[in-house]
Formats: sequence, C-alpha cells, structure tokens
Amino acid sequence: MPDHQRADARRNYARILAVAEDEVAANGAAASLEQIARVAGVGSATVRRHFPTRRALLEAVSRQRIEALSVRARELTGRGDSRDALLEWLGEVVAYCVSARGLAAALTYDGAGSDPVHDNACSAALEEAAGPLLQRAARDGAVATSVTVADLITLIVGIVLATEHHPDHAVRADRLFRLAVAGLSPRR
Amino acid sequence: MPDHQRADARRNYARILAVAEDEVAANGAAASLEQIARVAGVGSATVRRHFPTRRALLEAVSRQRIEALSVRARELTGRGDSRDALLEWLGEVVAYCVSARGLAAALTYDGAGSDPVHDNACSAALEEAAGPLLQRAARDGAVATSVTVADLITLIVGIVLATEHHPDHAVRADRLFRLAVAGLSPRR
DNA sequence: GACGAAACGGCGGGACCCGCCGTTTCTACC
DNA sequence: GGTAGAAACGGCGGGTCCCGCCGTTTCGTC
Repeated sequence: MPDHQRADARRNYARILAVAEDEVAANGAAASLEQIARVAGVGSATVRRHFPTRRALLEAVSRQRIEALSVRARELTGRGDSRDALLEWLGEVVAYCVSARGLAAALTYDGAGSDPVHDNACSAALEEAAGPLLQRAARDGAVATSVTVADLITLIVGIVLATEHHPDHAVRADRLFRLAVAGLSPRR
Repeated sequence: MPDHQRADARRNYARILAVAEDEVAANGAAASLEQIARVAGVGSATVRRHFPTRRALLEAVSRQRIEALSVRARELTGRGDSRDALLEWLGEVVAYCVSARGLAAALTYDGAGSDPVHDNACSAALEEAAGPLLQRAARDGAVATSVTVADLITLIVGIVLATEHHPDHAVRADRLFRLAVAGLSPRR
C-alpha cells in the first residue's frame, strides 16, 4: 500500500526536497548536492537515488511554482482582453523566475538529456496550460500565429538568465521583458 | 623592450590562448582549464597566472570577435537607413554569439566580480562602438530613446544562452531575436 | 519472528579549482 | 660574457564536487 515505495524512502524524499528548496533558494541552481545531503542527514547517494540528475531536483523544487503558474494560465484564459491576459500571465512568469532561484534553470531545455521523450516536465506543463491563452491571443491578432508557448518561455528564461547576476536583476529583467513585448524596433 | 613582460611569459600566453580557443570552441565556456594547461604543455598554475579568472580567459578568447563586431558597428554607423543598420549589426551579434561558443558567456555581466571598475571589457567595448549606431536609430525614432546598447546586448546574450542546448540553436536564436525585434505583441 | 527485497550510506575514483613554494629561466647590469 | 636578482614556472597537497560500487541496515510481508 505504500504506493510501491517504502516508508523510509518517502520520508527521505520529503526531507531532501525540503532541504533542497532552501539550498536552491539560497545558492541558485548550482547548489551543492552534497551539501543538501549533509543538511538532510542522508548520504549523497540517497540524494542521487531520488533525483538522478540536477535537473530532476530542480524540477521537483520548482513544481509548486509551475503548478501555480499553470493554474493562473487557466484562470486567465477567456477572461478580459486576450492580449492583456496573455501579457499579465507572461509578466507573472517573469516575476516567478526572478524571485524563485533555479526556476529559470529548470525551464531551460537541455538537449543533452538523452531521454527524448519527457525531456522537460516543467516547460511541458506550462506549454499545455498556456496553450489556450496564447491561441486566443493569436486569434485576436495580438501575437503572430507562428509564435509558440515554448518561444515565449525560452525568451523569458533567456532574459532572466542573462540578468541573473545584475545588481538589480528584477527590474532589469522586467525592463527587458517589456522591451521585447513592445518590440525592439517594431515597424510602424 | 619586452613590454615589461618576459619573453617566455609572452610565449606561454600565446600558446595558452591558442589552445584555449580550440578548447572553448569544442567544449564551450565550461572548458577545463586544466585540460587547456595540459594541451599547452604548461602547468595549470601558469594558466591561472595569465588568466586569473575563467572570465578573463573567455574575454581574451573572444577579443578578436569583439573587435570585429566593433569595427562593423563603426562601419555601419551613418550608412544607409539607421534602423536597417542597427538591425543588421544586431543580427551579426546574434550570429557571432551562436557560432563562437563562449562569446555569449564572455558578454554576460558578472556582478560577483568584486572589481567594480572594469568588470566587463567585452561588453564595454561593444557599448562604446555601437553607441552612435544606436543613437542615430533613436534619433530617427526607430527605437525608444530609453534603450541602451547594454539592453540590446543583454537581450541577445539571454536569447543565445537560452537556446544554446537546443538541437538547432542557430535557427531558434535567430527566430527569437526576430520576435523580440518585431515585438511579442506590439500595440498597433 | 524470519526472510527477501528495497533502500541506505560509506568508500574510492576521477575531475576540477585553488594556493603555496622550491626551482628554473630569463634579463639587465657589470 | 658572466652573474645576480627577479620573474616566471610547475608540481604538490588540499578542498569540493559528482559519480559508481557494494556491503549493510531497515522495512514490509508471509
């Protein structure tokens, strides 16, 4: 009945995840796995057993945030002006990525992942949730139909990554995001 | 006459730089400094003596490209339509960053650098060279006057970093760049 | 209560970055 | 052209990290 997992395993999983959240929040996506193991009071092998890759750990840490963003996307779908709704949501994605260290890294596509199937659960979830939001905006002519959710996520992640080490990265990221939304040099 | 540097030091500097170019081209910005030392036939301490930080090495490796882009910026300044000239140059920046591994990393601002003065020689050079190009475009109303060269560089670097691991990162980076130029959702 | 399997964690290996320090090598001066 | 001093070198040890192995412990079931 333990959902095909032993009780101590589940306990350790929770402990590690809790510690990892703190460590990633403190040290970003490059947080030390051994440090996490040490603080959690487990062997480093146990950490890797539960989270085979750093990405897996980051995705687990980011999971709540991703779900919150997914919920928000569904909330905003069909509510108010389609352009405003989309931009509101994208703005929240920026804010989340800026405030939650490691989230942007969790959303980056990693082509090195030899697993071609479910290579990135986080962005996959967001893509699914935000699809309708984007489609509605495209139907209303607010964005080009060729633009995908993955494009928007990648662009935001890039902005966040590039501004991460700036003194006031939050305002810089927001600034660049607005610039990209309005267009660097849109044809009139 | 040895420019206040011993002959063997200059020789080693050149050897290390040449090897570093190959290694960075092959393995990206995370190339192993020890591997570079090994191939160059010097001790790893010598590498660090000439290039105290990884960033210093990346900047040195990127130097020719940066200068080429600077020259190109000056060439394009005042030539043809100001908007076209700026976009042409920015497009070349994208192309360079995509083709020359490590260049994007060399252009990223690193706030952790305790040296507040000349924290990033590469982007500083580009900013200076491209300033007039941007100003002319701004005067002609092609871009908002509040936009800086640093903004544009940071945005491009972000796009490149975020697409770096994609299968066809060159086309994806170009695609996102065009999207940002045109505007994600420009007000009509 | 005992047995089998799942989970654990310590250990060794390899790679890396870093600082130290004795030694080599160049250069300027005699 | 030889030599003294300084500049440069590079090997060594330490610390951290990620990874795989494997004997041991602990849990769940019968």
